[in-house]
Amino acid sequence: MFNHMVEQQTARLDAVFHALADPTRRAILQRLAKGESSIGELAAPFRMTFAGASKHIKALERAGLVRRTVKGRTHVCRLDPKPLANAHEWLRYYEQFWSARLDLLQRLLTEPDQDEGESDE
Amino acid sequence: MFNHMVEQQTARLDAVFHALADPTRRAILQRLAKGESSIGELAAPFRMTFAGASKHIKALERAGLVRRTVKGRTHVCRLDPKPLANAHEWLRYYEQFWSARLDLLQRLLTEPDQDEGESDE
DNA sequence: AGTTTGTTAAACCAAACGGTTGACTATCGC
DNA sequence: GCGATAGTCAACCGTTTGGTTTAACAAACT
Repeated sequence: MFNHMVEQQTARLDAVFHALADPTRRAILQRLAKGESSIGELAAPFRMTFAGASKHIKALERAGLVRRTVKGRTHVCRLDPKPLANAHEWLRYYEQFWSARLDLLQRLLTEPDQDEGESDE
Repeated sequence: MFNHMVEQQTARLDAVFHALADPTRRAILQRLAKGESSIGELAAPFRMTFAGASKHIKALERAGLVRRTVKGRTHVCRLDPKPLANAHEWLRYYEQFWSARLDLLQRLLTEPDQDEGESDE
């Protein structure tokens, strides 16, 4: 129907959204957005073990959101935003449902005489 | 810094992204985007137990993405896209990194004389 | 009343998660 | 070489997840 380009990149979307579902990981991304960082620099602010941060970063790598460059003994991480564009694109479809008040319109169209007195926020 | 409005709705974002991280759940949302459905209608196409679907829908409710209206003995589910707008907004910040080639520019700005001979795809 | 229908709830399972620790490798500086 | 540093890996722990099954419940149909 409207599978636009979302066909088998399902797994990729899974990984991206899963990576994004953790506040630590989101914070790491946010930090990475300002520039490259080593794993240690990334781990430091998060009151967490080195290995713990390492796992998070691997999750981000699995989602394709972070790329790593081993330089000497330090691993330099860099944001790769492309998969975020995918996620953004997926969400963009639903924009029509919130950006307009089509929300209400749609409800009226699908349930013409259905009147439930619920408080809508 | 750029905490725009993302302050304590962290937990909400967690739930939303987590809900989105499952293909079944995304499919349910997609279906719900076309109109309301009962749990049974939602469960049917997904080769899964009723109870299984029910759990997924509860996950979506936890994320605030689905609202339920008990009507008689059937539970009618409806899309609530507002939390998606949040997620979309969060992702929107990163748009600058993929939409323009600012990606490279930003790297040059933050690491002016940092030169690593890596193949950037 | 009894039965069917739509759904939740509880108990359970295997797998995954987030996090830790301890052992290990590799690199840097001395 | 030595020791400190940066990082991984494997094992473990407790919690959550996705899924099942079975039982229960409420509403509708007879």
